[in-house]
Amino acid sequence: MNVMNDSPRRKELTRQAAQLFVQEGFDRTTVRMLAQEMGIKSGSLFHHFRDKQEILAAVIEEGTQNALAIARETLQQCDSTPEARLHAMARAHLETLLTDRNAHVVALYEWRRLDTEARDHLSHLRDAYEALWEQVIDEALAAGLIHGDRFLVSRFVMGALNWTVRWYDPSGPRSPEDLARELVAMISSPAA
Amino acid sequence: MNVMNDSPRRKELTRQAAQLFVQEGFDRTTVRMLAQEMGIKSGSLFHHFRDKQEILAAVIEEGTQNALAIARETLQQCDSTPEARLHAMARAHLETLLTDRNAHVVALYEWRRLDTEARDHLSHLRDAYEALWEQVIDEALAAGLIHGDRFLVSRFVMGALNWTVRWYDPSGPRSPEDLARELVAMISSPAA
DNA sequence: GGGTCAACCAAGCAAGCGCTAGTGTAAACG
DNA sequence: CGTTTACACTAGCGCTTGCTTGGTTGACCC
Repeated sequence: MNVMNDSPRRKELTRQAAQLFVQEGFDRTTVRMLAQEMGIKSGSLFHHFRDKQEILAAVIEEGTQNALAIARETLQQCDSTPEARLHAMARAHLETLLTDRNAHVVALYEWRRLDTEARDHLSHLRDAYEALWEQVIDEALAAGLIHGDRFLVSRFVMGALNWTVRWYDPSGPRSPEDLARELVAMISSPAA
Repeated sequence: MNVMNDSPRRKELTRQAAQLFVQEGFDRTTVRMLAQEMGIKSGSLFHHFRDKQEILAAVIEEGTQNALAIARETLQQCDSTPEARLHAMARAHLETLLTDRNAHVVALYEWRRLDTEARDHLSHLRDAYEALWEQVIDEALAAGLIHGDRFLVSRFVMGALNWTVRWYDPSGPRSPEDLARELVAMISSPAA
């Protein structure tokens, strides 16, 4: 009955839930599993969250808020050339995907499990994030760094980046920096 | 007790299951829902499939087999220039994603729900498909049509293409042909 | 030192789950 | 003709699910 605050306790529980959601998927994760992971009994869980869906929403919100904040900060700090901004966004995206991996994997895989209300709220957050991308891509298009349809290009880039959660191994030889550089090089037109 | 044949009946049931798996997700789709969609009772379902997991495996296998067959056929029929082959593969991929959408969405989203046995079997199929892609990309790299790390480039391209299931609207103004052309243009180096 | 409050627990309910057992039936087969 | 085979049915078992209820604990407050 305590719902909707954001106490530190709740944040910690959300983090642990994300871990389980990634391992098992949302539907296969039972409230009993969640409770055990959190070190409490299943009934106590509903003191912090109204229902199971709200836990999912909390996980996704946390991840998206972080990504948005980091992207904004990154854009303010980097050089103002279109290439530098494009590269910085890609690197920030990949680094968030890495440090906050659980939350983002959940957001990508379990989005459809959200109820209408939560989805409405969270899609605004996601739209704000994608707007940043489209802005950077517009700049790159205007500068002739890349060519093509802005809608398609941004979708292709987002796809390439988000797909990394399926194959990227953080302990491997390639850093997020490497990936970002390679991606920007791939879509840039050297003729420009 | 009839399991593992591939009667036309079973194929039709598989197609209907794919539809439901996309709408609801594998875990939320109950055998009773599947049976109702198929016009039979839940018990009868286990005459055609050993268990619920086998339905999932059948759906994914169907989609992957089709994609592989179409890709092979496409490669045999198209021009032999690296650019034509790259474009043809992209278009074939997108068209399969469109005509066989349900099965592919299931394959992308519900892969992790497969048990070990089925995953082993199906990952061989998927590897064969991806090998075709890597071959085409190798040719494009060798011809100087594109540049970069072959591993990263193929992952980025697969990501951009697979991500289309999230946003592509077949009833919209853009055809798979359009998308394929735009993608190839985006990653090609005009300087070459 | 009585009151408040967040945090937790024990117990369990109602509903739904995957799957099985046993049976019926109509077409196909030898 | 009798037998087999494919496909469907009814009925329900054993278990798990998300969530509720009513109560306990200990830290903090005026």
